[in-house]
Amino acid sequence: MTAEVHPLQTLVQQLELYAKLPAEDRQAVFDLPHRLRRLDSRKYLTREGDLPQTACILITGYVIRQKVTGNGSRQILALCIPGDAIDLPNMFFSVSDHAVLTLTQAKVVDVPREALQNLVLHRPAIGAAILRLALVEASILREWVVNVGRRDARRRIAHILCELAVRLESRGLATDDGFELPMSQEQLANATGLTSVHVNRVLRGLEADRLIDRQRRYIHFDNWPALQEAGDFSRRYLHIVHQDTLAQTN
Amino acid sequence: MTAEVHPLQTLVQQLELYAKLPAEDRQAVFDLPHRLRRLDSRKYLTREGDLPQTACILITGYVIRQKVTGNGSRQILALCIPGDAIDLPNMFFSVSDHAVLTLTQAKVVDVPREALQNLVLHRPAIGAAILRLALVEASILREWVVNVGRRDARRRIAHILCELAVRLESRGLATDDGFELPMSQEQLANATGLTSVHVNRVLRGLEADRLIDRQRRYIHFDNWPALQEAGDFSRRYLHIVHQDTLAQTN
DNA sequence: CGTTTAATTGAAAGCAGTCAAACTATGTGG
DNA sequence: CCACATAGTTTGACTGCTTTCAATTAAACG
Repeated sequence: MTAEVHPLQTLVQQLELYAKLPAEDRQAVFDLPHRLRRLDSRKYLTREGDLPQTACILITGYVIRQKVTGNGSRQILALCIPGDAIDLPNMFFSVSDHAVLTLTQAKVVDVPREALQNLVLHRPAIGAAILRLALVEASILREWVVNVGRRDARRRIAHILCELAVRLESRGLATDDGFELPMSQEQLANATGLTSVHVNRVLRGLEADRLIDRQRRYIHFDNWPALQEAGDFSRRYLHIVHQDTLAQTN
Repeated sequence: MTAEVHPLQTLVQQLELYAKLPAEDRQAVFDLPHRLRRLDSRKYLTREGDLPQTACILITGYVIRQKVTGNGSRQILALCIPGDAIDLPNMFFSVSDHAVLTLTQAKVVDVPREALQNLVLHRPAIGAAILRLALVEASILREWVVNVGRRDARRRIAHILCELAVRLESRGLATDDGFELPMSQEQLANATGLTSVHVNRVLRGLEADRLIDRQRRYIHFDNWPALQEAGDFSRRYLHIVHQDTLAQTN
């Protein structure tokens, strides 16, 4: 029988993308007390105003951050992918400023806040990795502000498709060819500040122009360079260190 | 004659808002090698793609982060106020993903990247403070995504006015009454994803409805609760710890 | 299969953008 | 002190991208 993969393996891998960890730091992560949890689709991990007592790391599946405005419209703020420390923003605050919920079925591990905090603050390599993780997330948020603030609908959609493709591809969840978009058009609309009706029209437009091709939610890239062009996309802001196979045209 | 105020005093104060620093940590900050620099208005501190060799802390004046899209439109991503570690996002990356430039005349101190990195990684209290600083900036970015993505022009402008007022007030740069807006209507437009023409119309609208009153760039709050209401504003996401005098209606 | 959720399409309305010009404030040099 | 230049604010008319509303079609799911 095969050895069990340690649930925190995904986190260690993620950290090692951002800092070289000494063996004892790796071990310290594995030694964290933890509990595996399985969640259905559309379940809240955190609500705005909550005070989460454990820090949560996403192992499989997709999770989003979102806020709801006073008049009830939703804005998706981030897509978390496997390996992401979902509660990083909460770990050092007493109250969550946004909600976190699953987009698909998901596996997560819960770790006591303090235990993880200790590692982050007392082990420089882990601290550096976590800080970089937080800074990358902020960089992505900056690009989202640009996307929603200054790009028209077509560019917005093309841009987010590029972003998701590159991020997923860097974790082996997409190929050069395309990827399974883990959200509905409604959710895509909530991420881009548009309506689902218009998202639909734009997607069909991109399809008509042969930039993409869709079967169900699978997005196939018919013309990756043209899609990046159409989305005003450059991967610099993602700060992805390792090489991968999607064309490095930017 | 009065004792000189140490240029890094502002940074220490800022850090102490987010974590209690032991005396030797405070001293370690003061002992950082540093150089004071004066900048005119509209000068670049960092350009997108730059590799900044020093980390820069804002002492007086205002500075913004911005990005420019492929078709030339600007998006302001953040307003930095005195005490902010401007280069925090850059300190752990090799290439800057956005530009940083002065909005007004400003004084900054430059500190060698590595010296500051060492403090952050090897002194837990400083590490915690810096991490919280980064997380607050991310939280503000999330609210900006919501603002630009899901609020109409009037709410957007009202919201950003509230945000700036509260943030400035927490540093003693605004009063209950109002504050000096450190940017033109054009820049306000670039921060909110609008055009300067429309920003003007909205400002006049807010004035006509007696929510604010303006003389030049000074914004006076005629009706602070109503302005917060109009801007769908709650201060929670700012994670400001200390009490202050602006009504705590949220 | 019926039910629910998501995707698609059309027509009409509206918020914000664009273009263009006038106005105001401030500063500068003669 | 005035003439002029510059930068920012204000206003109007028109355009257009995106939303809204409403209905239809397609896919997923007991």
